[in-house]
Amino acid sequence: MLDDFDLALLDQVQRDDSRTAEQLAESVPLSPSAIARRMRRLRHEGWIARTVALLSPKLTDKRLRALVLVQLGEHADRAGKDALLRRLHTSPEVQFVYEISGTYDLLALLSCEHMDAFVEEAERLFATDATVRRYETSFVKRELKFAPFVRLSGS
Amino acid sequence: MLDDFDLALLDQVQRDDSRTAEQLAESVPLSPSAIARRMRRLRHEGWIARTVALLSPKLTDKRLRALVLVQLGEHADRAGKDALLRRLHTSPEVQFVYEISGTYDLLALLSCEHMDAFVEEAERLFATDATVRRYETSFVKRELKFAPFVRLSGS
DNA sequence: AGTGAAACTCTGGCACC
DNA sequence: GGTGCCAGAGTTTCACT
Repeated sequence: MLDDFDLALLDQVQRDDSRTAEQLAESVPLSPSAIARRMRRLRHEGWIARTVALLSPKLTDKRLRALVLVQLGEHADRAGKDALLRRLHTSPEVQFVYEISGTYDLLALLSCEHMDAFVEEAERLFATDATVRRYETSFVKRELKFAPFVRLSGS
Repeated sequence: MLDDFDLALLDQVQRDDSRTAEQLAESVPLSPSAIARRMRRLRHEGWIARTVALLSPKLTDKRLRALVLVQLGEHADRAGKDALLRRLHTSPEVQFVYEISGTYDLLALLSCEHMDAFVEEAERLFATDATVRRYETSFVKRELKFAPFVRLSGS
C-alpha cells in the first residue's frame, strides 16, 4: 500500500508540513507533481489524520499541566467506564489519554488555566465516578521534549 | 501583543492548519487578506512553533509505546542529568519528556518498533546511567485521546 | 512518472476609516 | 493603527505525453 517514497514523504511532513511540493522534491527524489499527487492520495486515503499548528511554548507554558494516573475499580461496569472515557474525550482540558498496563489503568494529561480549574475539572472527571478507584496527580514542572513523530523512512 | 482575533486564529489553526485564509474568514470575522497578514505575523513572531502532519493511528498503533517513569538519584550531579536529558532529546524513539512533581522526576513516552528495540533503547537511555535511581515502565495498550491543544479563544 | 496550461492562493501595493 | 481591495508572483491542479 505504501512504498518507500510514501514513507519518506510522511516522514517529512510529520515534522514540517509548511513546505511546498517543490521544496519536498529536494528531500525526496521525485518531481514536484508526483509529490503533490502522492500527498493528495495520502491525505485522501487517511494516512494523514490532520495537519495542525503547534503553538509556541510562550503560549502553552503559562498553563498548569497535570499528569493524572487513574486506577479503575476492580469490577467497573462497561457503562461507567464508557461514561468516564466520554467525559475525558469531550473535555477540552484533557490533551492525552492512554490506556496502560501496570498498577494504573489510564494516564491523562490535563492542561488547565490555573489550579482552581484543575481541581474542579479533576473532580468532575474522576472523583464523582464510582468507576474510578483512585487517581494520583503529578504536576508538570517543565516540558523537556515534545516530538510526537515516528521513524518511517528507511525502516 | 495578541488580540482576540489572533487568539481565535491560533485556536483554529492548532486544530486544523489545512484551511486557506478564505476558509478561515468563515470562522473569524475578518477579510481573507487581514487573515493572511495576521497569520504571517503570528508565524514570524514565533507564536506558531511549527506546523506538522499528524499520522493516522493506522501507522502509529502498530508500534510499541512505553511510558517510562524515571526517578533520579538523590544527589544527581548536573553533568549526569544534562547527559541524560541530551540522550532523551536526541533519541528518535522518545516522543515526550516531562519533568514532573512527586515520587518520580521524569515521564517519557517511547515509541519503538518492537519489544527488543524498546529494551535496548531503555537500557541505553536509563540503565547505564548512575543519575537514574530507578525507572518503571508501563506499556500503552491503547491511545484513547490525542489532542495537544489549548483553549485560547474566548478566554 | 514527467511536462505543460489553467485555477487557485498568497503577497505586495494602494486608498480608506 | 489596522482593514479591505486589486494586480502580480507563486503554488497547486488537471489535462496530456
